[in-house]
Amino acid sequence: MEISSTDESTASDSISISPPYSTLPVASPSLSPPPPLADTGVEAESRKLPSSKYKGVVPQPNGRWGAQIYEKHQRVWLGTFNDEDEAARSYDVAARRFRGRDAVTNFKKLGDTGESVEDGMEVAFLESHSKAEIVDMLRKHTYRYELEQSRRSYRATGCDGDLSPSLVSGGAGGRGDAREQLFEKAVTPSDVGKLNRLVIPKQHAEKHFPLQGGATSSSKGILLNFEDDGGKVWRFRYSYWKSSQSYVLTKGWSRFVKEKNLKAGDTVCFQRSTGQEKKLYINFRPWSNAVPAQSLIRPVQIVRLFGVNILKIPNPGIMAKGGDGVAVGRRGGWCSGRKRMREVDLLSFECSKKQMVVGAL
DNA sequence: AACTGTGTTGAG
DNA sequence: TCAACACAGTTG
Repeated sequence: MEISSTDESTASDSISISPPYSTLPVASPSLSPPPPLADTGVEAESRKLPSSKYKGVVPQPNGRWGAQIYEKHQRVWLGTFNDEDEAARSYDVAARRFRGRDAVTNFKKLGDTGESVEDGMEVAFLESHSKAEIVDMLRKHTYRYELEQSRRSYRATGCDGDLSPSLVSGGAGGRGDAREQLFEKAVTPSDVGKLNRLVIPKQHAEKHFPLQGGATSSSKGILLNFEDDGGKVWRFRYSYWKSSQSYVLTKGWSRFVKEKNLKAGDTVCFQRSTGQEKKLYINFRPWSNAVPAQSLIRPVQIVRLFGVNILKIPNPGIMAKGGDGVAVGRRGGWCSGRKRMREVDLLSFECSKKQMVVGAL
């Protein structure tokens, strides 16, 4: 795996498929904090952020770079990036999608040199997704990955046909790969709470998502891409937290919880394609969809607190899962109310703190 | 505490 | 349209 200095999304270009899954090391903390500043310069001036040489790229206080494009008198934020170049490339992608093939960009135009097949595919890819979808990919840093996926499915489906069928991913496109179930987890209140992380049961984590020594100790972890049934790609930071001795999905997780309106008691399922690619998949099923037979058992959670096992039994009742995105006030009975929920979160947090002290690794 | 990205403004 | 700047709101 070669990831040199490259940024996340660029690196995804090279993430060829080496089992058990494709991973990307999390960008190193090589960010240059606020400009050190001229030893000689004027103090006041030294606080100014360095402007970018690229169009659509703006500096961030922490040394990173933001990308933005304007449309209809409004700014559309494209995300923040470690590399100025990556931000510039993201702007370019947005510019092409928003303003067409001839949009002014920072780097070369697509199809400039004899309309390469690759470029043609990217144009088709852009056209087959809405502006919002493209922006979403850019903000999540999954654009390169998704573009590459569509290329794969295109090749797999046979290059004779036209681009559209396989490129119009969204639906069941070329996503018929055989998958194997890795594991499932009924999410806890803290998994969908303000901790913004999902704890992966250790056994499953070590079996399916082994971390290399470096990543484990550095706690920086790696980036994993998962696809859901809608073909949407989710990128999560996956790492090991020494303090709680647990494996977790962090960055990106809260976004998933929010969009899926995930609630405590729902079950998230992890799968992996069995082919060469080893793509990862993530989906979930609402608590209310639990299979009757199992439902009697599954939701019971055992929380170990200070050496004592505490049983938690969710209240199966009224779980009007707001079909849409509307955040239904309360659902399911892990707790009787919001406040209660918070307490549970705090408790589980306390647990980990305790472990840290006692576990004294 | 750190970071993101929005609000706002003025230049081009 | 665009970037500079400040900082509120969000995430870690």
